[in-house]
Amino acid sequence: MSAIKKHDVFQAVADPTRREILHLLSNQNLAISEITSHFSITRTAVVKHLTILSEANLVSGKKSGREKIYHLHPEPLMEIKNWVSYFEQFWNNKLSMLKYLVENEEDKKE
Amino acid sequence: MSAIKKHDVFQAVADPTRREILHLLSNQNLAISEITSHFSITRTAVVKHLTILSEANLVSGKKSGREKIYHLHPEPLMEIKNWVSYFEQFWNNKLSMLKYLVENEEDKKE
DNA sequence: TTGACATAAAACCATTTGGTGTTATATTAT
DNA sequence: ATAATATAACACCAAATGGTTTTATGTCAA
Repeated sequence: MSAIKKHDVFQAVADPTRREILHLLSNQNLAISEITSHFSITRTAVVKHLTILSEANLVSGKKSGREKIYHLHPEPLMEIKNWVSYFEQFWNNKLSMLKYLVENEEDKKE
Repeated sequence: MSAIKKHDVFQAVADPTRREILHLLSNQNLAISEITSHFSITRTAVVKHLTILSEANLVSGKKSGREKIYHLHPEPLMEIKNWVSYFEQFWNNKLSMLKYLVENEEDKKE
């Protein structure tokens, strides 16, 4: 159980092409060729991106005749949302600029 | 102007060590050696991570005597937050399971 | 059944990544 | 002055990344 995940969601989303693929799949399920037609890279390259997205459980493909239809599973993105939300306190309150200045004073002392 | 950014914020945050560095710096400003003491990697490796984080404008270092103190700039994380928030619609409403099932039916037909 | 289409699998390649070790330079404390 | 500390600047390395081309294999439509 609990297989070693080779690609986590942060890494999966680090590549702009993969982010665009996720966006495409948010509108409709698409076959590999249909996804490829949106980019200037080869189908093989697209398949590799899809494999990485699959390993992060962000998409899954289902064979349908001679096509393989991919669809989105956005749930793992929650991990990113939660991670980022921790840092919101540092820009979300009015005291952040004061905090910044105080910290800089500390820098000068040490 | 508008220099070519070698590392964007998505890529900067893709590495677990770099995420941990950001977390450390959210508590207090730290010198390179202090950051290094939290990990089992060499200082040289930590410096490379800090360089990548700097290029993404997530941290900046300020020389103070013989030390270089790094501090956090969480603002660029907003880009990630905004990107992820688009996908919230797909898990945030009660209809997502129905939507999922309908899409699967469509897969069977095509 | 035969050609066109869609995917799969494999070998290959250049660059980046995440790390190492070594050497040099600047600063601090004794 | 000198030793210890903190960083900087290199050169180096194995593995991963993001891409390619080539060669199959399965499926559909005429």
